[in-house]
Amino acid sequence: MLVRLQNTAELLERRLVAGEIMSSRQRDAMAAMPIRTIEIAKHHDVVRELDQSGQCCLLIQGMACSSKLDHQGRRQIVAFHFPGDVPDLQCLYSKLVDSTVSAISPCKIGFIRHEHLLELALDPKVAKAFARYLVREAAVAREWILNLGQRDCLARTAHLLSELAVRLSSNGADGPKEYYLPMTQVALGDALGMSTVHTNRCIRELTRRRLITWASGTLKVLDQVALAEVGHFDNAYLQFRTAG
Amino acid sequence: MLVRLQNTAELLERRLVAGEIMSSRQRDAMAAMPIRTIEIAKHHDVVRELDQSGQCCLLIQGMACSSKLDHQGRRQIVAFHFPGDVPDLQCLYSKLVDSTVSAISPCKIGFIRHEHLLELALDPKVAKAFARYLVREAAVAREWILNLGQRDCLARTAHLLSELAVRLSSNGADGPKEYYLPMTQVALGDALGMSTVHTNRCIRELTRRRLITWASGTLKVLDQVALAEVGHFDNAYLQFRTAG
DNA sequence: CGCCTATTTGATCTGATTCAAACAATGTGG
DNA sequence: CCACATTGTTTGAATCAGATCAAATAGGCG
Repeated sequence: MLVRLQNTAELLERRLVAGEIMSSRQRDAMAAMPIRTIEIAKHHDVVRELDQSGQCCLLIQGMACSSKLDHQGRRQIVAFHFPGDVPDLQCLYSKLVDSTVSAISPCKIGFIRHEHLLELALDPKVAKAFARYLVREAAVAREWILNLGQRDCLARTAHLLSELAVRLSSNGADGPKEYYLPMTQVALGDALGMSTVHTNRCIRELTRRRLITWASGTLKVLDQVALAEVGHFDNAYLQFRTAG
Repeated sequence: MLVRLQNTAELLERRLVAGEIMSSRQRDAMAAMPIRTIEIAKHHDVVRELDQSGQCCLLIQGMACSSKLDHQGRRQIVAFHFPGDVPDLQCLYSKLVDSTVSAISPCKIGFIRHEHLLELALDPKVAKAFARYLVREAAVAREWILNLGQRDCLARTAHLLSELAVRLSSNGADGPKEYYLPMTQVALGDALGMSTVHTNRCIRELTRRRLITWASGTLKVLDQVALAEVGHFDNAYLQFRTAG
């Protein structure tokens, strides 16, 4: 299926080139990029033909993650992705593919050929926007390292949920404090580097303290401030200011 | 002190724009960039006037790290830097400064104004090289997450030492298996998310198994293969292939 | 030589893992 | 539309890896 979705271009503009004003010519070029879309079932990998095939994938619908496997087969999730994200933008610049992108919920994915993105990136403004996207991803990764390295499990859990809440609300989700988060506790544990059992106990504890509820894929943040406090969450690292 | 070092340009070309062939005109432009150099004592921060001052720092000599502080004051090191690295290249693209760069050993640092780097980056080839540098840093960060999240302390230690050994040998250091690594076990612990005491015990264990020796700032890797095995280290994520 | 910083060792304690099993929810085919 | 299968959540009990506390030892350096 090969389509030219108007709203795909909108997605790209809101997230990938966020912060740069594009000329209408560029906007047209972006809308004209051929995008092959596919649907991927829950828990399935985005088929990694792309490594060789010279495409990047744009998450159009659903929730996805990037993960790496320990040689014992233990999975570590290193990033979560929401609509508008380009989980493998890095492969535009290096053949190095070090993580696998998988669907957490049923996903709609669009493939864009590198040549089209690279042509857009001939404009230094767009190139900067791409770099800025990579920089933000890296900032999230560094905070993730801090979270895994220094915080106890309850704080770690609260921190990640705080981050997801912030990212989802900028995403224009359901309401101010209620987020559709179609992930399992197993996935949360894989992201937090914690056993599933203990992940569950931490969630239960946060629930007991009336900071959140989480059922059937919906996270309600009852007390965002208190949750952030438990997780020592400071959203500065997500704040996204354009360089002078 | 304002200098135009020939070997600074060489450093930049070998690391930052690695893999891209530069025209002699560009090479000249790079050599002509005014670079203000300073010396920084062990354990001191690279003064972060740069945040506002529109400069990136190039590590010319010594060893440095990027770290973040937990709100309780616990330090998590998120990256190590060696000569040729530009620890804060990200601030070229975003004012977001989320980590602090500190000297682990006495360092010589060069400051380069953003305008000069941005002018180089007008060439899509250079822009790509910069992006590739960010991508590689991000790949290291993701592996770091895997290390903290999934591996036990002994493996974690062995993995980091393996990574440092690989990075240092590509750096053309002393010899094939002997690396000048002027860091303390405290710093190593801060990078590994482990207590200093336990970091020491892991190093002792690696020493007991005759995989390494480490004294007075010199790491000797006695059995690189066995060390990599203990750390489940696969250097694929450091392999750095240019995208088609 | 003596101070300061770094490493090393021992003993104790605890947060988190693992194992085991029940329970709830969701989806599927007859 | 219900029975069954599958996947995900919840709880308890035992165990252990690693943290913490305390203190001795060893190196560098002024």
